Amino acid sequence: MTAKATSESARDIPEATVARLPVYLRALVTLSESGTATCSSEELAAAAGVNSAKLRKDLSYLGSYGTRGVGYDVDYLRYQIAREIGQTQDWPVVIVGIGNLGHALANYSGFRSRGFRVVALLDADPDRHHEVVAGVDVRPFDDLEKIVAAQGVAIGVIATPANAAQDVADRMVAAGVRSILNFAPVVLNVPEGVDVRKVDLSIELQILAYHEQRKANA
Amino acid sequence: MTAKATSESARDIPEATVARLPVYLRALVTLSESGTATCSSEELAAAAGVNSAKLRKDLSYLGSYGTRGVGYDVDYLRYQIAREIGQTQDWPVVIVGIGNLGHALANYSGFRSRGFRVVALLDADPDRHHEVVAGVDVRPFDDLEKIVAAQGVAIGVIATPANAAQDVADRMVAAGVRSILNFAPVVLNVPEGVDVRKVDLSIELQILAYHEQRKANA
DNA sequence: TAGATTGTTAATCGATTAACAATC
DNA sequence: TAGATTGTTAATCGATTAACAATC
Repeated sequence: MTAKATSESARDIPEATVARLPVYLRALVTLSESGTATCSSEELAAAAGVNSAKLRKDLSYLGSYGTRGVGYDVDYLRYQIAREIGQTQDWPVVIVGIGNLGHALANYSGFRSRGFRVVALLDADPDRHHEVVAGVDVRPFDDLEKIVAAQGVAIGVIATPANAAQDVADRMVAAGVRSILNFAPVVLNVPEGVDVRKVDLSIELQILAYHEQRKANA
Repeated sequence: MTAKATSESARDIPEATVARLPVYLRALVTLSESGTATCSSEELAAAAGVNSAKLRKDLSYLGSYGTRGVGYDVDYLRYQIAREIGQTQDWPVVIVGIGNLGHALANYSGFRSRGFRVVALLDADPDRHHEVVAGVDVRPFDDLEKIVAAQGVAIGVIATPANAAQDVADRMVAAGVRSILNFAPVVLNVPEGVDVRKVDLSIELQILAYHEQRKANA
């Protein structure tokens, strides 16, 4: 039997939409905290920085959670999106590479509040071991496999220098990590089925500089 | 006279291409440092993590910098891309918000090597003033206008908490900053002509978690 | 019922890709 | 000349947007 064409859970949500769902969720949390019970697609779109047609189209992939003539119930929609993107679950995460950036990530409060739990900080440098960052011990990189297995870690964060990143990724994948957030400025090679997302701070600045240069030359 | 339809410098490069040029440039730098003089589109594409058709299409927006039957001269192409995205220039940058993330950004070596020069670190908290981070004094946020004017700052980085970010952006724009890299988890409102790019660490993790959840349910 | 707003359709736009003529 | 590889075309794919029928 080959792969089923469409399984029950396989409502396919476009990548562009997936990337916006966390933005909508954050806007809904803000609205909820400010006491707003109901909002229109126009209002939510404004809070999320998109146009309302795009918002409604995106939400339509999840289902019909609004009421025509009325709008969306803020808390209900918030829950539906949170469930869809897995934010109702607990996600154990390891961070490898505890330099400046690793420190900042370990201390970042936005992770915990979204269901991400930093279960370990690893670094290859023995001088950093047993340092405590954000209440978590820094441990040897060689503990990786043990920790991934013991804690059921599915997501790894790489904040090492570029030259270490591929090795770290290989070890993570071998240990069973299937999703990697990579801050090192290299292209990682991983087997099919492993997801990598990359954040490159200087690339973002370079894109701004390109447009800036064009403005100056206009 | 209304705006000229096509000015000499207005060869329009698609956004998706602009976002990849820094990736190609980084791959070329690596090739150059490893002593490679020439490369094919196939080789460069592999190093950059894209397919070769996309690479050639992207490069075609810049001009014809390759040789049929031969490939690309690594250093020549490197220079052409660097020039196109403004990396041959010096870009003075201010960072506002010197918490954990601000520290990491101030210390990030990838900025300097790409022409970005951190000319000031600003924070509203007086306790942080005169602290020295990465060789630069932390100064009061109120010095912003003075510094932007004196140093010709065109790019600002916001690494403050969410609730301060819009105010910081408003002040930056008023002071003449036209490009903003925003790490605060809010949607910034800025006037037309001002560019904002956003990096949201927890959103990237949430996108991974969404796919992870799907793998688990497959 | 009249007004408001969703969810969906269809048109448009932009990005990707394969294929190949041009040309070194 | 024969082989290699670019630069470009055209087809395909996916994302955005405007418009509006459905419906509260």
